[in-house]
Amino acid sequence: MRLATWNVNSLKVRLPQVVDWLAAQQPDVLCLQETKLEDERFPLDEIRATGYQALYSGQKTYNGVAILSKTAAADVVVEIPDYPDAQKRVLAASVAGTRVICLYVPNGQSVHSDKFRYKLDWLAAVAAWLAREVTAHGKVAVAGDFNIAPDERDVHDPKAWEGQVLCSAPERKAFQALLAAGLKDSFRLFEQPAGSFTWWDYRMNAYKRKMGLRIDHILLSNALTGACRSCTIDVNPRQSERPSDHAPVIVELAD
DNA sequence: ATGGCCTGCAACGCAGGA
Repeated sequence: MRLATWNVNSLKVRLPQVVDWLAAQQPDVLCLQETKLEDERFPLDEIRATGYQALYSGQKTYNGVAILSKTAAADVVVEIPDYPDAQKRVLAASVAGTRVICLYVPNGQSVHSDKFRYKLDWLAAVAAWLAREVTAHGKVAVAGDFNIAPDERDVHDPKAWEGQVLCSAPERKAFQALLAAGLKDSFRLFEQPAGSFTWWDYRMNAYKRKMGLRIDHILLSNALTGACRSCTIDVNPRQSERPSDHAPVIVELAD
């Protein structure tokens, strides 16, 4: 199974790129974040025409997640259990024997903001949920935009980012708490090039200057890590015309 | 030293992203 995640920063704008990418990469599952579309406006016909089924949970203007899959998805969940939240940030479904959980973690804005408190509360609720999902399903893949750079290797300039949102100690602790649910960061199962990032600011020519962060991740439960053959970042879409500011991440899982 | 870009909504600027 090839499973991927991509924050597209508006599926309306990025639909042609998503269609091209599906055709080229042929993932079995693609988790999307920041679709920014109400469900009535989801481009279902266009996605189906590429040979994929789609689950989606969206809202106007902000947030929004989707899971595209070649085969049918079952047992769909669109909320963190017992955590009421109007923001559409989670989507879970079982595909080909694997529990796939798509996450769009809150950005947090700055470490002193109310949004930062929301981010940490939200992550605590997700950690408890993931632990239950791992126990219930065994084979679990959690893919998405985590808005956390787990350690210094994931930051182009650790000194400049020290203590800042996306890199702060409480966020990194929250990321470790997600792993403590019984998950591993698939990217770090392998030797990786230095300067591997998944997000680059639109400003300051950040992509060309390699000023990035690795904040998009695919976590795998222990039942899946042994089958994981690779985890890679596809920077090609980030180099295209009118790109998303995030690059897709892909894992290969042996059958 | 500062802010620098992109998207959506709906207005001719703002909120939000990261």
